Amino acid sequence: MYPVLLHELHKKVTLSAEQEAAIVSQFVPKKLKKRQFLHQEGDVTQRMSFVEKGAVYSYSTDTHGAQHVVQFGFEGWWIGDLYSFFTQKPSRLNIEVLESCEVLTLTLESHELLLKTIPPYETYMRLLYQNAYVALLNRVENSLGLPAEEIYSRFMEQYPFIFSRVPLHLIASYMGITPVTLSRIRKQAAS
Amino acid sequence: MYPVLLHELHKKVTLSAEQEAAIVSQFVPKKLKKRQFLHQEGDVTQRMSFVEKGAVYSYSTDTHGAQHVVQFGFEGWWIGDLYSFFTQKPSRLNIEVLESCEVLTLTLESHELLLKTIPPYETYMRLLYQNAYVALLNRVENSLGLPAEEIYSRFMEQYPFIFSRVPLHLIASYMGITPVTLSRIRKQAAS
DNA sequence: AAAAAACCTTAACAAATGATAAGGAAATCA
DNA sequence: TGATTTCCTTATCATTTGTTAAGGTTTTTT
Repeated sequence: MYPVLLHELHKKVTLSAEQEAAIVSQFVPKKLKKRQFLHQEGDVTQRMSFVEKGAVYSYSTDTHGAQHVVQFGFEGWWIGDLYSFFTQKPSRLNIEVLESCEVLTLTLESHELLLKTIPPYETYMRLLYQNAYVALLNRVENSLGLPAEEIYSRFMEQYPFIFSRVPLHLIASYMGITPVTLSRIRKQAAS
Repeated sequence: MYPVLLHELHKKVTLSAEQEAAIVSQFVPKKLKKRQFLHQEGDVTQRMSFVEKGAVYSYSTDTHGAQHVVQFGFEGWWIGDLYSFFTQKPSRLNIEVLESCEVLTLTLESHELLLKTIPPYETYMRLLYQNAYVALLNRVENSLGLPAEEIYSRFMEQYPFIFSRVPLHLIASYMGITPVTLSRIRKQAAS
């Protein structure tokens, strides 16, 4: 049951069988098909989601109606609007399914219960955020202030597998460039 | 002693007098003057630093010799290369003093000791990373893929005080634009 | 106080990127 | 299967942003 979640937990902490069961029992699974929404902007984030299978992405819509991809989520990744989840304020993000999914969802109450009662769960969360922060800073360093071609080549190097699972125009948006620019760059890079 | 550090700790967790003393005892203070370096690229990050007083900034140098400001650090903020600190691999960042500083430094051994022995310290760290992640994602959303003018106005709104403490060319670099572009934008904005 | 360095702005020009539109391929749907 | 939608590329033109260089102010150093 939930092999991907268990694998992720065990990569960071050691758990007794009881602790493992207590954690798993708090997750509620949910199946979603391509193009369904896991979350819509304006709603308060009730649940964080762990992607057990499939792929999703989140995006925001700016004042001119343009969409900006914020993050992707594949097996073993968490997805959700942390800001909205912890503050219980309305979210500006949409989360849409790219490949039919099984996600495991967790409410704020469940999260806080686990933090209080299962010390290794808190350790897992600390390491999760710590790694997420380092990865995100890496994203900033590999995109902000660099020419589009450089952003592309660094992304290619780091996440080659994403190209086979995500449409190019979403990758372009994630990089902060237009699909047309991405196309131009790829043409150059191929020669 | 270390009023800023204590204030930051108490904002997130409650500590007994003994716990507080145990935490504080692990920090080693260090005074630095303007333009001194807290850290140089190529070195392994031996210590994370908490800014008790003053201001610093970190930057990386790309393959063409261009510098990119990665983050600023003011009173109450942490500064350092988390990646290098936790992996003990050489860092690509430089950290330079903007305003004469008192920083409180912590080794990886001290950090791990506190995590093991003082549960609220781990909670503090979890919340610290959690908030840092949310703030950083906010930075990404407020810069990546937006026109320079939009990046500027959002930055202005969020961190107005930084303009009075940091040279504009460093702010431009932080935003991922050139000083010349920033100057142009400010001229427009003033009219 | 004088000299040097750092910082900011401006102008002119070059380069990169965005916007729009069109065509065709690929994937999805009925 | 045939129709529809989504996706990617390409071309053209407009706009934004970068580059370089110069001048002047402010700050720092001697």
